[in-house]
Amino acid sequence: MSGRAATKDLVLDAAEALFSAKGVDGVSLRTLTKEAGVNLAAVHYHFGSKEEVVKAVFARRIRPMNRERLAMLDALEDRGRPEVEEIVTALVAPALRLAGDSPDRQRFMRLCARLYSEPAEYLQQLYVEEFSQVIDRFERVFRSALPSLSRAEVRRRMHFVVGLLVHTM
Amino acid sequence: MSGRAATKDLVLDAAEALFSAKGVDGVSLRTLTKEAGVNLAAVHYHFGSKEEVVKAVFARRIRPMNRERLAMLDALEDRGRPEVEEIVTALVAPALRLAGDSPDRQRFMRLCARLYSEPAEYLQQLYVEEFSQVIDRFERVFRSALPSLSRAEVRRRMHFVVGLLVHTM
DNA sequence: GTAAGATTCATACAGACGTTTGAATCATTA
DNA sequence: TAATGATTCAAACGTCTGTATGAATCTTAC
Repeated sequence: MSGRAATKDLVLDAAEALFSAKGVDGVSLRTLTKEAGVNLAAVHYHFGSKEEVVKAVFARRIRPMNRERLAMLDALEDRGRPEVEEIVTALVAPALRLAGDSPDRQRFMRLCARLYSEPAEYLQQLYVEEFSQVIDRFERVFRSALPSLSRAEVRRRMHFVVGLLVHTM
Repeated sequence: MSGRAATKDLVLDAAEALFSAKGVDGVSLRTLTKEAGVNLAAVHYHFGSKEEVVKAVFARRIRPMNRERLAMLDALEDRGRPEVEEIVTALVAPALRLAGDSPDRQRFMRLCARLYSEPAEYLQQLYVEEFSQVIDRFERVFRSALPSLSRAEVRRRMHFVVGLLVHTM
């Protein structure tokens, strides 16, 4: 049991580093597993395919960020009706924290930028899985804080904020 | 003779479009030549290798820009001792023009950004070939316009300007 | 119109790729 | 300690890749 998690993380760490440096297509599974110090077949035992490795690299960083967003929203709603500015902060702050300090996080952001500018089909399903819950929740909270706005207008403004966020990162 | 240039340009056009969209590694020569409507072997007949195609895509856009830079410098020097600001303009303006208007130029800039963030070894020789003459020339002109500065300081300031330029593009 | 050269074409090659497999090894529990 | 399941391993699979080749076709010049 202890070895499983270790091998998975060895693969993910090497994948994040190599994918950021040479691009997903520029790194073969043989290079990747050699760098990680694990057997070639370990990738398919633990992940199933190369695409799933990419997804896992992405999800490992994105999931905690979205959990933090929802937790901040929970905390706000526990204290009563949240202000719009507070909701925006709950949306933006965890993302800035993700992009923030350490060198490997900056490396990860470069990988994100690459995946963003070159969107693979197999990643779109991941986007939906990882973000749809967050988007729905924020849309609901924004609407109850801004009852005068139509659903479409709320969505438009959320897209604007997220677009700005992605661009600055 | 008419067919040669046509085939070469068909390959370069398709390469620029596909490389920008899917990355160099994401496009096979079979995909590329099918999209261009030419035979697979045409790539090696006209270019020699896939790497040479990448270089040619790059050079086709970069070369005219650098020729324009040198031409502007020539024009300046014909009218006497150029001002520093004029020299900077000769360095910057052609680059901004390259990045400028049409959609395919913006596509090309995205390709540049990708190649810049993922520097392949075989491209560095190209950078030297395409830019060294321009760099040397500008360094000379800058030094004669700023005789009080050391060579190292001139180089440092040129690097700063170019870095700023690349970043804004 | 024919010879010579330039260009295209279908096809083949060797190597790298992602993936699969089945046996070997390890860990766990009874 | 024996047995069961989880994990690792070396080896192989078929496919796709960049590259090479030689014959076929087209251009050009005499």
